[in-house]
Amino acid sequence: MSESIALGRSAFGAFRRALRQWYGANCRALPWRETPDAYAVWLSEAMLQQTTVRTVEPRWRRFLARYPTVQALAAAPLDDVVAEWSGLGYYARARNLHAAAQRVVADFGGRVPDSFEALLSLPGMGRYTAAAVASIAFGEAVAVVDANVERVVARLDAIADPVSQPATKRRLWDRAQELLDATHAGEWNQAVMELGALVCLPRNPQCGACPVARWCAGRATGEPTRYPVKARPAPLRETREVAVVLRRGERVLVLRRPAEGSFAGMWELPRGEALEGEPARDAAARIVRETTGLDCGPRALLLRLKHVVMRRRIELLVWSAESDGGRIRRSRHEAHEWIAPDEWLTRPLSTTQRQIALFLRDGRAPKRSTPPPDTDDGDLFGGS
DNA sequence: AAAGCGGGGCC
DNA sequence: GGCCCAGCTTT
Repeated sequence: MSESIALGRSAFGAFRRALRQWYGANCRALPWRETPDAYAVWLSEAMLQQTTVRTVEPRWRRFLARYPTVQALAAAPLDDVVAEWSGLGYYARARNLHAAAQRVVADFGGRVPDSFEALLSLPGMGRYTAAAVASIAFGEAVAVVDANVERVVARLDAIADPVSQPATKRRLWDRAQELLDATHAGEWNQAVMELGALVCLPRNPQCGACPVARWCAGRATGEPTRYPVKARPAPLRETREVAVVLRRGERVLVLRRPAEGSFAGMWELPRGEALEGEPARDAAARIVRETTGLDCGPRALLLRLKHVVMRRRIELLVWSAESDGGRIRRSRHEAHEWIAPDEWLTRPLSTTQRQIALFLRDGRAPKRSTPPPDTDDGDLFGGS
């Protein structure tokens, strides 16, 4: 009776049956599970990278309505595609998707490639996404490992090594491939992910409802939440940024970022990081000078936004200012324009810049903001 | 091997 | 406020 918990080959049949049966009875009715269209499946996988199902669902419908085929996407201007992506984050996904669609049209006769290897050659297609599309849309027997699978497998085998290590990653991929039900690869991959999404939850695993709990070594330890083991994350860096609204009547100055790098091609206010101990008003003037060559006197603090990006905690202070009317000499951007907030909102822009544009148009602070302090000197940085 | 890239939901 | 999410790319 003291049989090992570890799931061995002799139990694969029962393990697969148990999970597939559970999936058949409990899977969510997600729209991309109802289409045989490889392009639609691919789009769902691209959107779902680091993004939750709830967020993706309406955006997937809207994107498909606007770009119903890979040809339509390939023919669309990149700016429109990025604008359509606005709010989803990780905008490189939109640029890669667009480039990949053009490659599909140019090199694959307009048909989404049907093999893992060919898919992997497309921009934005990593191992996960290529395997997901190959298995779900084409039935290829290749396993996926996403955050859900990682958690399920790490618990199943009670893997004690940090999952961030490449060696551990390899082990997870190998194990997932071994467990794969090759005759129903797409359904199987979704079943493992669904288990992670509905039952094998990060903080409150529902082991009592788990169809494969009897094979789970993590559960047997009594502390399934110890897995997957995460390495200690690096501390957050505190940064202060300023952005400046330069007005000309109803219009404001926006600058277009270069086509390469972060926030590529997006339209933003002059902005930048404040130096250590530098008063915000001085930083605002300096950044306007550095980005546009204009001298200005920042007058008032309009808005204060806070957000956390990866390892940085950013406080963004938005100032209004009058320009000296001089000629603009850009140094970090590839275009500039004086436009109304309404027009700005139709361009590619980040959520933070969108919040500023909405504030300028509506005069209301977005949810994520805190009221500007009533200091009139703008030295918010505790310099004194 | 590690960092960079967004944003929203949830506890 | 911290943690997490159907990852990929670059250094």
